[in-house]
Amino acid sequence: MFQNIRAYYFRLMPHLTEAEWQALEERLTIKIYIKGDHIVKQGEVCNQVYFINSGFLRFYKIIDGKEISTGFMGANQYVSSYDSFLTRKPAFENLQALEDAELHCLSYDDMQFLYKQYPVYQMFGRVIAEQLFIWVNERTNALLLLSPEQRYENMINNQSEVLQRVPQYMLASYIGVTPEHLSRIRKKMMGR
Amino acid sequence: MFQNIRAYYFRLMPHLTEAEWQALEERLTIKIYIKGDHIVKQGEVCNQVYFINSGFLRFYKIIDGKEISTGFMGANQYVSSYDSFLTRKPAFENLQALEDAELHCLSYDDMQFLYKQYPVYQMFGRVIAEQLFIWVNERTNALLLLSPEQRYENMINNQSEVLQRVPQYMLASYIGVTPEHLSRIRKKMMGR
DNA sequence: TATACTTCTTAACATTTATCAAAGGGAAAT
DNA sequence: ATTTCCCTTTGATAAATGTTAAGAAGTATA
Repeated sequence: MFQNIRAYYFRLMPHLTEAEWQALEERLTIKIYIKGDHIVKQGEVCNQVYFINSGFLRFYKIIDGKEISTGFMGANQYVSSYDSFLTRKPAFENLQALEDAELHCLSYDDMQFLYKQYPVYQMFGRVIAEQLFIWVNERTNALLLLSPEQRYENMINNQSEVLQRVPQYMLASYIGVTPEHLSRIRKKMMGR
Repeated sequence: MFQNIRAYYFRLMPHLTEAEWQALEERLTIKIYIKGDHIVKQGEVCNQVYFINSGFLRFYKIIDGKEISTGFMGANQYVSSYDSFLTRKPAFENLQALEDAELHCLSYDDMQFLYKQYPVYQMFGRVIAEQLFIWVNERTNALLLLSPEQRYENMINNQSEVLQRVPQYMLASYIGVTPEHLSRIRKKMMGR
C-alpha cells in the first residue's frame, strides 16, 4: 500500500525503526483526486502534508483575475502549502491536480504527535524544511538573476518532465512572462 | 557574554535545559569583523552558522561584473550561506559586513554533534529551516508577483531599518532594478 | 462529421525597464 | 577651503516585455 512513501522515509532516515515507521503509517490516509480537483484552496488553512504516490499537481494563484502557476510536482514528492501548514494561516495558493492523483496524507496534529513522541521525526521535519529552503532559494535566485529566456532553458535542462506535462501558458506564468512572450522566446531559440 | 543568543534559543525552545544550552555555549566562538570584511566568499564552502550579536551584514554576488545584493541582516538574526552549509558545496554568494560586526559562530561539525547528542537541537534546526523557508518563499512571491515599485513599497513598510542602513544602489539590485530606475521610482512616489 | 473550445502563434503597438552619458550633491581627505 | 570620490539624479535613447486582437492548429464534444 505505502511502498513508495515507505521507501522515501527509509532513504531519508536509514536508521528508522519499524515501530517508528508503523506509528507514522497508521496515521496516513489516502485521498484520490481527479484532474482539475483542488486539494487546497487559497484562503484555507492547509492541514496536511501530502506525498504524491501518483499523479501531477500544481500550485497557482489568481492575481488581478489572472492565473499564475507557482510550482509543479510529480510522483514521489512531498508537497504542502507548507507556509500555511507551519504558520496555521490561510494559504496564499491553490493546490490542484493537473492529472488524476493518489495522495498519502498526514495531518498537522498527527505530525505534531510524531514530533513529540518520536524525536526521529524532528529530524525528518528538519530535512524536509531544509530541502524546501534549498529549492525555493534556487528559484529566488533564478527570478532575480536570470533572464526569462535563461529560466526557460533551465527548465528544459532540469525539469523536462514538467515541460511535457504542463501547457505552455502555465509554464509562462511560472517563468514570469506572458504566454505570448514565451512563444516568442521559443521561436527565437528554434535555431539552436 | 552570550546573552542575546541565549535569549534567542530559549525563546525558540522554552524547554531547553541548562545542560543542553551549555553544550551549545561551549562550542560557540566569537568573531569580529570590520566594515567591508568578508565572512564567507563566493566559491568557499560555508562551515558556520552565525548569530549576529551586533552589526549589519549583506549577501551579494557578482554577475557579469556587477554586484547584486541578495539579502540584508541585522542584530539578533541567524545567518549563514545555509544552502552551502547544508549541502557542503561552494557558496554562490558573498557574505559581507556592511558595518562592524560581532558574530557568534557554530561550526558544521559542532552542529552535527549537537544534532546527534541532543535531539532538542533537531527541533532547533527544523524551526530555523522552516523560518528560512517561509522567508525565502515570501521573497520569491514578491519577485514573481509584484512590480519593482510594489517591492520598494514593501521594503519601506516592512524593512525600514534596511532602507536606513543600506546605500540605494544596493537596494536597487535587491529589488531587481538598476539604481537609475530605483531613483525614478522614488521620484514618482514623491507625491504620496 | 461538424462544432465548439482551448491552446499556441503572430503582428502591431504600448509600456516598462535598461543603458549610456552627464551633471549635481555630499562626505571624506588633503 | 579645496579637491576628490562616491552616490544619486536626470535626460535621451534602446531593448525587453506586455497588451490587444486575430487567426491557426489541435482536441474534445455533440
